[in-house]
Amino acid sequence: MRNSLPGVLVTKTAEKRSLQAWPKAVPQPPGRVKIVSALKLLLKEKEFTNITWGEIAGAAGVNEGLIYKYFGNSRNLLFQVLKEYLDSYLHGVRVDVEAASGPINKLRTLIRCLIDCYASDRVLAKILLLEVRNVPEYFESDAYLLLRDFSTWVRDIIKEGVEQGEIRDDISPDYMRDTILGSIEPVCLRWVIFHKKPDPDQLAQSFCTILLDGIRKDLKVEQ
Amino acid sequence: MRNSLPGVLVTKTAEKRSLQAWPKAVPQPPGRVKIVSALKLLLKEKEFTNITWGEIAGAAGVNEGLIYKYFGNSRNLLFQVLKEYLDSYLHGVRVDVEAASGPINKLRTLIRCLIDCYASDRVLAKILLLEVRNVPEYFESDAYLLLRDFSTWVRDIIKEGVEQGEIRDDISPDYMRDTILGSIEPVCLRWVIFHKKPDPDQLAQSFCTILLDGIRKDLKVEQ
Amino acid sequence: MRNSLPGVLVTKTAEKRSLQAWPKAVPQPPGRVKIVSALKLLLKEKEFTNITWGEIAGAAGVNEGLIYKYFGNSRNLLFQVLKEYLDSYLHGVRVDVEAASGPINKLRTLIRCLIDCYASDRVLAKILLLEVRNVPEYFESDAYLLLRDFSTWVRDIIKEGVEQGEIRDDISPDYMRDTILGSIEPVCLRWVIFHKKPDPDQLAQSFCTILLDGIRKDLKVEQ
Amino acid sequence: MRNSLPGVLVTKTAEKRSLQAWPKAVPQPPGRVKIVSALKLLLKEKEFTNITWGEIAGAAGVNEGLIYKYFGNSRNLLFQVLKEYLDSYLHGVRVDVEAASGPINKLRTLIRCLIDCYASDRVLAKILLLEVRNVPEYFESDAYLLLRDFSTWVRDIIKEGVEQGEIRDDISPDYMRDTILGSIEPVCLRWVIFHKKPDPDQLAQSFCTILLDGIRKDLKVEQ
DNA sequence: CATGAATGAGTGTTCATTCAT
DNA sequence: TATGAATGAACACTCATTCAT
Repeated sequence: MRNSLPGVLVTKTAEKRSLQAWPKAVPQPPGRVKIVSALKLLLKEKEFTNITWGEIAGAAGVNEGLIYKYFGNSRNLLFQVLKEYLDSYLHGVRVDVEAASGPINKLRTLIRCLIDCYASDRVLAKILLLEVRNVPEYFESDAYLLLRDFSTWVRDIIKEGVEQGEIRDDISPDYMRDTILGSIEPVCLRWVIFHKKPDPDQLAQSFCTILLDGIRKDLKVEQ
Repeated sequence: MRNSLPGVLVTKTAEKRSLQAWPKAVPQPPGRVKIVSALKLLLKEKEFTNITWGEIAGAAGVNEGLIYKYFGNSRNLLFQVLKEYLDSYLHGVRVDVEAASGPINKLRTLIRCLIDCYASDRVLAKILLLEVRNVPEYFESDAYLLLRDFSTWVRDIIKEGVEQGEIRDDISPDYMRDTILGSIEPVCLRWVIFHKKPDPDQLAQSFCTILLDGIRKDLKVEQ
Repeated sequence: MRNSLPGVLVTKTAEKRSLQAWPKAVPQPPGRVKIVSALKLLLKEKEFTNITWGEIAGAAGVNEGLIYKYFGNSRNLLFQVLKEYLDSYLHGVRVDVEAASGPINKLRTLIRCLIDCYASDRVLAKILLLEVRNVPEYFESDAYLLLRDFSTWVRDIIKEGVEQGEIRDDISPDYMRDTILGSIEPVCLRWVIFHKKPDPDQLAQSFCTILLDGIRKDLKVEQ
Repeated sequence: MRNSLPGVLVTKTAEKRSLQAWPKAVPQPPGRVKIVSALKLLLKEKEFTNITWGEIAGAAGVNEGLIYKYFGNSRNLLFQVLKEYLDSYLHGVRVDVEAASGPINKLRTLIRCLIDCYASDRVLAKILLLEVRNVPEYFESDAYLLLRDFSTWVRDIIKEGVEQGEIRDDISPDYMRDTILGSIEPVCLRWVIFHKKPDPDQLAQSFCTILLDGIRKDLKVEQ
């Protein structure tokens, strides 16, 4: 796995990652960059709900009004930060997954990558699993769109597996995708909430076994 | 599914309650009862975060100060409501599950019951999956304790299955429990968020197949 | 003419005025009364737009939040003040006008009373002619309703005059009413704006002559 | 009615302008022109009070700072727009009125023209009757001067009528002028506020009758 | 047991204004 | 001549909380 960014300098690395298709460098105004970085920092210590514009502005060394200027309201700011995180992580996941051979292995890699993502960045997990979900506007945000695309892409991997005969065809790929992606969330959520972090290796292993092979004992790989 | 409890007078332990209706147990002061009912009502229409003490008091036909008197802060009130919901639902689930024969069938029933619970009461799902999770105090509340007990009880069912040879023994029962319980949540969360509700029958069927038998095609029940 | 109130103690006098139909005394909470009085006072010195909640609260010796509690937003407060003014003035006008004999004399009295109202209370004039008109919500306020009723009542006087043969029947009573009521406004507005106050007697005289007899020289009262 | 002026390049005096188009007179900097036009546009949709510099700048495709550079504060900008409107309308009115024969006919034409002006341009009416009046600085603006001159000119027409024996001499021409000009305003104001527009012909007719002949029935033109 | 009245402290937001380039 | 960036100061509004009755 790559994508282990400092969490603050995301934009720079984003440039590096996308060697091709680098349209114009989008020269973000310094104030805006400072604001986003400041929020990322603060999120490591506090709940988003308890962070005030004053704190953000203070941490960024910037005027409060500037937040409004660039983001309009505090939620947009959060969505923007989330988007930057996703931009940087999801691309890495895609690359890694596609490097695997065959749908089942791809899913195995996917599970592993997702767990790593959540494990490597508590802030991302917190935003994604805790902060944005009860905000209706989130589901119209760019960040959410990114995730929808990602989710579709996962479903297509499963479809591929069904067509190639590796994955069962008696259940809708959508349901399988939902179960796989969904089962990881609550477990990672618990890390976030209780500030614990179990061994990702072992966890990934368990997930893969259960989801790919089921929990029943008397099942065996044919051959 | 049964679980038809008074809904308001549910402070005693599940055991005692289940014996019989017990009409006049703890004579909750009428104001307190009105407040709890009012919040339940309001939760059907609004997000908890956007509900003010004033609204609750208004809906309950009660003075604002009274909420403060009984619950100290608004979160305690929410936890109380949640506890009442859980009290009424979880007991029903336990009874249904224990009626099934054999661990695998118990899990099947469990999955089915949970989906039914979420599906039958949007408010419960909303509170549980959306509102309380980012509130640290929740994890010290009675409601959370109830869920911990429930969760332990599920793990014991799995353990039983392992001992009886029905369930695989190469994965920790805790992980299996987490995967099963966890995978249901995000899917139900989506109902709540997008105001949709897919067919519980089909969904339960899919979940059972995936979680019990895995998604790989070339797996077969031995024998 | 009566209705020359201190401008602050309106509610008390209102009680006195309406000897009959005094339903329940409506015991306004003291804080609310203080707020309204404070605004009335401030309006003598400043434009409403430039008055902040802080100033009002300060002048009333009351907390800012209380304004919100009672009036919801600052405009409602203004409308409420206006309503109290109108309540106290319009009733007096009606009584005086109805005491006159015959429609033409009633109109004469009306014109005279209106000019007196505007002249005797700069604050009323300011609110009515300057502050509320560009606020769309005003036209749904109670204060506006009061004026509509008044306006209808004036039209009925004119109608009466038409029926009795005192007033011409070749022009719609509505138009006549609008011209009469309307022509007074801009002149009084000028008093407000330029802090001048010409002789009400002479002004009333001119208005009556023009509006009742026209400006053409070669017109004569028949007989 | 004519008055079809460029609408943007109208800074010179009415006299000079009317001679011919005069294409390049004062070469207004393009940014300034764009700003003024943008505000005119915005005023068609929003209340001036609710228009921000940001919106104006946005609509003009210009930087916010530029407005500040040219107009210092937003009110000056409004006054400038108003002046341009008045420049273009008032001249037309003067020409039309002076073409009429005899003072009474001139007044008749005046009333008709004013109603037409208000009716044909909601924005002008809005600014004049709603937006500028509660702004003290307005009464020192060029726009206000223009109106003062116009008002004086109307009074002179009336004076002329008095001297020629067409208009009564027992009321001050100033009062008559005020009543005539003033009575039109509130009626037109109502169009603006309620987005209605009654028939100008009928309205003008009513106004003329009332103001010139009075509302009393038993008045007759002598002779 | 319940209420009416009042408070205090904070928050997001607004926007005119400035200035270096 | 025009712009991008940033600022400062205020302001309306919110609401949990308190307390005398």
